[in-house]
Amino acid sequence: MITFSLRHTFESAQPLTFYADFNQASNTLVYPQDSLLVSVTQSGSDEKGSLHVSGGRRGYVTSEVRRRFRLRDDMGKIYKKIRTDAYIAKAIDLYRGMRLTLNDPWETTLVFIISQFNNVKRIRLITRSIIAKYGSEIEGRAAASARSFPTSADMTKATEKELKRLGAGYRARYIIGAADYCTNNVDLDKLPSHKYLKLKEELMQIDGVGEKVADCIALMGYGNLKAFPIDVHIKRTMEKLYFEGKVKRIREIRDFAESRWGDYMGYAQQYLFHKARMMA
DNA sequence: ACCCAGGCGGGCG
DNA sequence: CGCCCGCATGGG
Repeated sequence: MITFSLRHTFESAQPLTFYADFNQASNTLVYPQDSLLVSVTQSGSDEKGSLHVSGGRRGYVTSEVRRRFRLRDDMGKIYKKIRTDAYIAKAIDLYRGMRLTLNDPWETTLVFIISQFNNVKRIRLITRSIIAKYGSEIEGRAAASARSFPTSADMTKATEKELKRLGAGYRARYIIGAADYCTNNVDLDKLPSHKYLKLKEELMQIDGVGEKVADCIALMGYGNLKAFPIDVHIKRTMEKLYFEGKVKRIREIRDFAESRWGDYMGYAQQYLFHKARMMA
C-alpha cells in the first residue's frame, strides 16, 4: 500500500487545486488533463486507503495519474531525509501522504503568475474564470463535462481589459506578455527540467516570473526538487525556526534549506508551506 | 478604515 | 548588487 493522501495533496495549494473539483464527502477529485476528464477516488479517510481511477483509456489514465501525483516517490526515504526537527516532523504527521504534483509547465506558469501578491481563494477564482473563458470544452465519463486548461496560444487572444474583468488586476499585463513569449519565443516543454539553475534562468525570462514564481514552476511544473520557493509563509516560518527570528535574505534561507534537506528540499518546502498556511 | 495575500519590475543609492 | 516602492483586488 502506498503512502498517499488525495485530500492533503488536493488541499496543499498546488496547481490542480486551482481548477480541479474535490468532493469531500466522496473523497473524489475530478480534473481535466490532456483533454480527458479524470476522476480519482480514495476510499476512506486514511492516507493508505486504496485509489480508484476512472476516465479515458484505463492504462493510459492510470499511468498519468501515477506520474502527476508522483506516486513513484519513496515517501519513506523522503520523510527520513527531511524529518530534521520537531516542526517539520509535526507537519509530516499532520499531512502524511501529501505529495508534490507534476503539472503542465504552461499551466503552472500561468497559475503562479496569478498567485503573486494574491491569496489562494482568489487564485482559484481567477484561474477558474480563465479556464471558463479561454479553455475548450472536453467530455469524459467521469463527469458531465469540463473545460481544458487554455494553452499559451489560446491565451494570446486574451486582452488586458478582459483579464482585468476576470479579476487578474495588474497581473493581466504579465499574462499577456507570458502568453506571447511562451507561444513565440520559447518551448516550455523543451526546457532542461533537471538543470535547476539553467531552468530557473530560462523561466525568469518570462514576463511576471521572478525568482519565487520560477521556483514554483521548476518544482511543480518540472518536478525539480532542488527548487525551493520562498514565499512570505516560508520566510517567516524559517526565520523563526532556524534563525532566531532574525530577518534573513532569500539567498541565505535557500542555502540553509539546501544544506539541511539536500535533494529533497522541494518536498521539505511543501510540508513547511502547507503547515504554515493551514495554521495561519 | 486597515491589513494582508504562495511577488515582480523598475528605480535609486 | 541590495533595498524600496507601487501595484489591483477582495476578504477578514
